[in-house]
Amino acid sequence: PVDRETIHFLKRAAAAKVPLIGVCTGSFILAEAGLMRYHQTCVSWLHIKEFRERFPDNPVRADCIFNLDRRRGSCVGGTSAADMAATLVRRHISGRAERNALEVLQIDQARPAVHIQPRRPLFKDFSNIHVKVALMTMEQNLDGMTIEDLAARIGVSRRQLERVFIETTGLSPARAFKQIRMDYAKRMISKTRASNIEVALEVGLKNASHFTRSFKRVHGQTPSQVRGS
DNA sequence: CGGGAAAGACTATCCGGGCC
DNA sequence: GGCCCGGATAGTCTTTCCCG
Repeated sequence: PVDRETIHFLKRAAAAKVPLIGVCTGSFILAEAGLMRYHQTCVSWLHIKEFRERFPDNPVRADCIFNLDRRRGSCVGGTSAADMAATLVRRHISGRAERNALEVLQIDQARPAVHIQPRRPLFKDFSNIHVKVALMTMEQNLDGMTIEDLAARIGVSRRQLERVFIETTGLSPARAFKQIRMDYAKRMISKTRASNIEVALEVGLKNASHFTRSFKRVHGQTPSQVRGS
């Protein structure tokens, strides 16, 4: 719940044509204030269901990392805030100012708004907390991690994680992880001009050859066939 | 001719089933 | 919940094909 004072403040700022930016939860607050009804909001796929339930009339997307719509901006949180900020600095100050800011933040290159949000849930919402956390961790580590590491992060043994995973999802953790990575790869292939090796590295595979094989095994088509369709 | 994509062969490593 | 072993998968290297 957002207090009245905040809502009032935001409405006055909007009336005065002040640009308003929401980072993650901040986007919900802007929507709560009724300021995103005619502006597209970008939220994390983790929250898009909740956003739609709370604000059914508001246009919302979860396929990018941030969105700038006239005087309203929104991003999915985390490092996407820096990407959005970089775009704003470049747009309103200069490319040089953007580079300086990124250097201070130790960021090599800001991602564009259209960068695919690596967070679309592949599976339904499972009740088991270990499975939930495992799936989220997988999607946040697309560039690779072992099931051993994953289990350690969650605080269970590798074997125990595998058991509960198969029981809940019908898939082993490794298979689910592979599916998530190849699903992301497919979206990258169809939405960007990235080469196979670039996509392979993005999903934690070290060479294009192996990537092509894995991709075809999962999707039944090679990356170039998907791109051409 | 060069670069990228796809596939084959082989080896190393990891995962998953069985068992306790 | 942990250990062990066999099978599956990832990685490397190489070849072939296609396209500009």
